[in-house]
Amino acid sequence: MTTILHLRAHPPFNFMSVVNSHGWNQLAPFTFDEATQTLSYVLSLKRGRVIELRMKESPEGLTVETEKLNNNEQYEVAETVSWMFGLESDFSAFYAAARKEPKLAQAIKLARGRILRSPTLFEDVVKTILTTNTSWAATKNMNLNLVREFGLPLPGVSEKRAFPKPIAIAVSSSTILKEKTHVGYRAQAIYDLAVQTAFGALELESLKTSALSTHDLREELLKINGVGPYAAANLLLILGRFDYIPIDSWALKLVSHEWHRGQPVTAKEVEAAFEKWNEFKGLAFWFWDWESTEQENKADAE
DNA sequence: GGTAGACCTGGACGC
DNA sequence: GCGTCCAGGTCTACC
Repeated sequence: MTTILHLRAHPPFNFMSVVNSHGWNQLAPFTFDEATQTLSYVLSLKRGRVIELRMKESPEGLTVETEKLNNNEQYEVAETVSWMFGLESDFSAFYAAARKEPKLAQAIKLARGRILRSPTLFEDVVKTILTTNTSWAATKNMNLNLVREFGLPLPGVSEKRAFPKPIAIAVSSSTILKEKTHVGYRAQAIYDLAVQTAFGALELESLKTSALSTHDLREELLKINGVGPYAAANLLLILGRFDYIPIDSWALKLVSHEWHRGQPVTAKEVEAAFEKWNEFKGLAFWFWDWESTEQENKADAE
C-alpha cells in the first residue's frame, strides 16, 4: 500500500528547475532517477519512522509517493516537501525586475528562483560546511559517509538511510566523526553544531521563519563555527534571502570571464557587478546565463 | 581592514 | 602503486 500526495505550487513552477537549482540533488539522502525524472529522499519523520519520498512533476506542482501514512504523517510530509521545494514562494517581483535583462531570460522562461532545500536547516548547514575548501567529489563522499555512519536506515533497505539527526552526532564525538566520515578539520564544526542543536543551545530551525533583517540573519549564521561569508550567503539563498552573493573561487572565475576578459577579479568586483540587483542580487548571480558567455568566448577563440 | 598560514581531502600528475 | 603537488573556504594571529 502506498500514499500519494498531490501538492500545488504557486505558479509559475518548474519541477526540474528546482531539482537542478544546485548540487543538493546529488547529495545523500537525495537521489535522482533521470529515466523517470523522479527525485527520491529518505526522510526521518518527527516520531522516528523512516520513509522514502518519491517526487515527480504534476500539472499543478508535484506528487509525492511514499509508504502508507496516517493523517498526521501525511500532514508532516506535505509541510516538509512544501518547504523543500518552496512551493509557496512567489518570484513575480524578481521576474519583473529581470524582464529587460537578456541574461536572465532563461531564468524567467524556466521559472527559476526556487532553490532545493533539505527538510531541516541543520542538514543544509552541515552540507554547506561540507562544500567548503574541498572538491565536489569530496563533498559527496563526506556527506555519504555521514549518512551511512549516523543516519537511520529505511526499514528493509538498510543501504538507504536518512540524514543524521543532530542527536545521533551529538552523542558521538568529533574524533569518532572525523575517523568515520573523513570530514577532516570540519569534524569539530559539525560536532559543535550537532550538540548545540540537539540540546537546544541553538534554535537553528527557527531561522527558517525568522523576522530578522537579512543583515542580522547573516550575522547569526556567521556565528556558526565553519560558516564564513561564502557559506552564509549560500545559506541565505536557501532561506529565500537574496541580498548576498556566495562568492567562491568559481564565482570569481565566472565574473572574470563575463566582464574582465579573464583577468583576476576580487570579491568586491563580483559584488559591484551585481550591485544594481539589490535584494535580488543573489538570484541574479545564481541564475545568470553564464553559459552563453562561455559559448561566445569559445566562438571568438575559434 | 587586510594578509598570511594552517587546516584536510581527493584528484592530477610524474615516476 | 606510491609520493608530491595543488585547489578549495574558514579561522586565527598578526600588522
